[in-house]
Amino acid sequence: MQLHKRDLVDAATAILDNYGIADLTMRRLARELNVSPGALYWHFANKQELLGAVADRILQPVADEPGDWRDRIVGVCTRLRDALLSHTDGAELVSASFAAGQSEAMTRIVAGLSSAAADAGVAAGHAELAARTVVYYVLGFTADEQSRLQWDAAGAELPDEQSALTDDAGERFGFGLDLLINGIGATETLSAAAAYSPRSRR
Amino acid sequence: MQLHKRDLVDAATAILDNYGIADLTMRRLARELNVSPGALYWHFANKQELLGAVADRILQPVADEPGDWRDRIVGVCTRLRDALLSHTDGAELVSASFAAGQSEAMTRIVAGLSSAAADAGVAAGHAELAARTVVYYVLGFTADEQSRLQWDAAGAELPDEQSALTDDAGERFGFGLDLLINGIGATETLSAAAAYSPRSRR
DNA sequence: ACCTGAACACCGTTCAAGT
DNA sequence: ACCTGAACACCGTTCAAGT
Repeated sequence: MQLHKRDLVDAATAILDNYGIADLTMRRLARELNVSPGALYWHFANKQELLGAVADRILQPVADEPGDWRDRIVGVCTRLRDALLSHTDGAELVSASFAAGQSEAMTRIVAGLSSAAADAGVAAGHAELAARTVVYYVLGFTADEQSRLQWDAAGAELPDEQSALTDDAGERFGFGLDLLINGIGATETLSAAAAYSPRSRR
Repeated sequence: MQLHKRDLVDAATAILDNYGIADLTMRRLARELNVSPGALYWHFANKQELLGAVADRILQPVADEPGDWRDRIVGVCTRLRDALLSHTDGAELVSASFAAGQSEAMTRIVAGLSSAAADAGVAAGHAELAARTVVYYVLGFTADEQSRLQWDAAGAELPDEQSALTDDAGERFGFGLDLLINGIGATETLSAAAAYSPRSRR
């Protein structure tokens, strides 16, 4: 039967979850789908584009949040971290796709965070940078956390430390996020030059 | 004549500067040194280790800074960005080595930033996280900046915009850094609000 | 329109054997 | 101690040719 983009992304996500990003190759994916490697290039121009589609699939559950700007940032970042942690090497894959500019979902997320930063009083010319700074943090923190988690899982089974470590990671994640939110909230003091009324809405 | 680690790192850095990270392969490096690929594995256990040594070479000029904690953070981050920008794909290579835990220089830099954060009043248990948050920002910002710079350089020559764009990048970099420094400076307020983390404990 | 077959131009790593 | 030669087990991408 016919191959569709969706099938490729489904199969690619399965390989990622079961074997990790190192085994997510075009040839391996083709083998899994019982097609020749060349067939994939009818549907995607190259591997980067395919990985971008996988990233977008992983990020599907990360939707815009309601509430004030603080709630929106915390909400999006929490969901983002959860989405990354629920796929093997998820943080690494999304980081790469984000850096390569191949994830529409990340563009959407940055836009959401930008509008939150704007609501916090960050000047229009700097709101996206504030948003990207938050994203760098979430991706960096989670990639680090995930590599440790996966390394531990591969080694000896820790009797009960695991849940303690997981809890700890959540608290640590929150601390860094609060640090960033405090920085964003202090922005009026920062760009004292462009002081204007704290209007919201987007 | 005999091959030494230094020779490998020198030649690898030259390939990086002249052709970029995609061309920095073990086979290409061996060819450039007129040895067989296997020879490199006498000196380095694997490619990651070699790349870590290149990262450390790039980061050599990033030394500890004097002054109060704010000056030290700004100083280290400025020198870090400069070091990354002065080698083709420098930010990408150092990011990868940092994530893989293969750069001693990055460990040193994080330690310096941690002590600055501690001086700012960040609790001992969170100082390193604050430091890593700063590093995620510098690496993310600079990788982004560098990929745009290199893309522009490959395309049409911009008559005079280049310097304007470069200046702009410096100002933008400073803004994000100030945001983080404000967040770190506001940490006393933060720890007080630590009751914020009523997670599902177990 | 969609896919195969086969090729092109590579990779990282290992390891017996040489000096 | 240090390196060669050759192999092992792969890659991403292209493209004429088939259906």
